Amino acid sequence: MSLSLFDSKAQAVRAFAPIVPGQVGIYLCGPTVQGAPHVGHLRSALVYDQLRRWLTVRGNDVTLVRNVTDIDDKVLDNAKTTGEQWWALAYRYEIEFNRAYSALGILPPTYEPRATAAIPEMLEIIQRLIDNGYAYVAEDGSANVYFAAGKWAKYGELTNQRIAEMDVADDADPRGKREPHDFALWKAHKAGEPASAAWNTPFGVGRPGWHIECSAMATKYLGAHFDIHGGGLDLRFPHHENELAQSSAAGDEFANYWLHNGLVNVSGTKMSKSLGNSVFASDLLAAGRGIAVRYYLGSAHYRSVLDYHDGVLEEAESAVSRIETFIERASRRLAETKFARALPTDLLQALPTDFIAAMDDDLAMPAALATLHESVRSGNSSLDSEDLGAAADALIAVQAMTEVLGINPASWESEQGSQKDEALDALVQSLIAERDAARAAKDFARSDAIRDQLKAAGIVLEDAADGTHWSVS
RNA sequence: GGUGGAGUGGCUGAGCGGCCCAAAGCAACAGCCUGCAAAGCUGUAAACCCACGGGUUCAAAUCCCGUCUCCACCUCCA
Repeated sequence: MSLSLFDSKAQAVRAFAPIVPGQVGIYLCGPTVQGAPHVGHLRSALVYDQLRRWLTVRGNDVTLVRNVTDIDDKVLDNAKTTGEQWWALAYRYEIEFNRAYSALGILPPTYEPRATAAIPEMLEIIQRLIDNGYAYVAEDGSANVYFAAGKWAKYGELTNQRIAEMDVADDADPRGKREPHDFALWKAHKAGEPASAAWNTPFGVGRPGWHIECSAMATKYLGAHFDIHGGGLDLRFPHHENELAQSSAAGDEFANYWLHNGLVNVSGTKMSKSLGNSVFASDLLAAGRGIAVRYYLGSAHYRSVLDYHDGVLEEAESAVSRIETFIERASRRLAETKFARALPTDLLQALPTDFIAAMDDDLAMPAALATLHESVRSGNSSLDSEDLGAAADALIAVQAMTEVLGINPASWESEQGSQKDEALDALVQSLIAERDAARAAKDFARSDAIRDQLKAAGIVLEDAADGTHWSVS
């Protein structure tokens, strides 16, 4: 059994085989940094983080390239509105995106190139396309360069469409296009646009079109033929279709597998600026812990629509804390027994076969989570019956699974928290001791008062056979 | 007009020909445990047999046909 993935281009689940065994190159369409990150951006990044982690566990050396598109119509427009330099605005949002990714435990990509740093590579592809007749300089004398979609016979192969049957956008501006479905590879500099957003080229002064930057960056870092290209479902057309067309027409083999993650709806409807229902990363992180947000966003299958509505984060929080409680409880019980074990370096050795099978099956996350929860339940059961050997097996399995999924509580403990934790623990322990004394004296009014006092401060007590434990609720 | 996806318990969400009288989570109820809780476990209830109507098959939530509803994309979009 090995990994299978749904390839959007083939519209089928295909067995995954890297071009070079043991090495996987993934290009992921990152954000256009024109605004604040929202729940959809996070889901997309998270899905590929899960894929990347799984490929790594599976023994592959993964190179993940996720770009930042830092030059674009919207970036320029928005900068005009705020009065910033466009590059300052782009960088400001880039930082915000990275903070949000990090808050969800999304590992940094191997490299994160910016579109503006790949202009020569874009021009090189455009020149190749002009040379072989698939692109032309606008006929209105501007520096616009278009891809001649109609000339590329395979145009539409990614999304199974034919040009003749496609709608033409009402607001399409001809701007020297030969055919309405031709798209811009290079956009002429317009009066009023900052000089810093214009580059000198053989066709004239201008800036990149929307799709060319991804073709350039993908092949610059991963080569003309690489394994996986990913992105949100909304990018299939036109963005990915056009990327594929221009890269293939330029003679590159390009991506072997195309992956698309499902979008996030808000209470059943599409999230859009005009509806004003956008849920931003800051909203999510204000509403729940990063680990719970990550669990929520990663709990549905990556290709299905994920609905965001009231209560989802609370539900995720409940599920996560159940897992955390088990890990704490089991670790405590097994510590200093012969059953205490460390997680093996090769996680595959510690993962249940059902979990491995689920992950291999196009990242069947709901099935993987079902296995995780089953292990938690059986582990708790083993602890109840003092079957420590079985409990230890369950603990290792649970830790390994949470590690793969990026929800291992141990990895989420705050780095700076330890000193404060120690101080707090000392304080709480003294109250617990006082409460124990009261309980021993059957002064339950006093003992309950202490428990209530702690609860009001957000600290929950649990009386177990081996003493009282506390945690932050 | 074209392309793709979805309709499963109170909610979320799997399953995609037999192991399904349908996983898992959340919520609910009961019991055990506890001084009482919390946590945990066990159990119960919960899907007019999985949108509806036909059909194929020894066998269908799963395949086929039709109908209804919903969603996405067709040059702004993760």
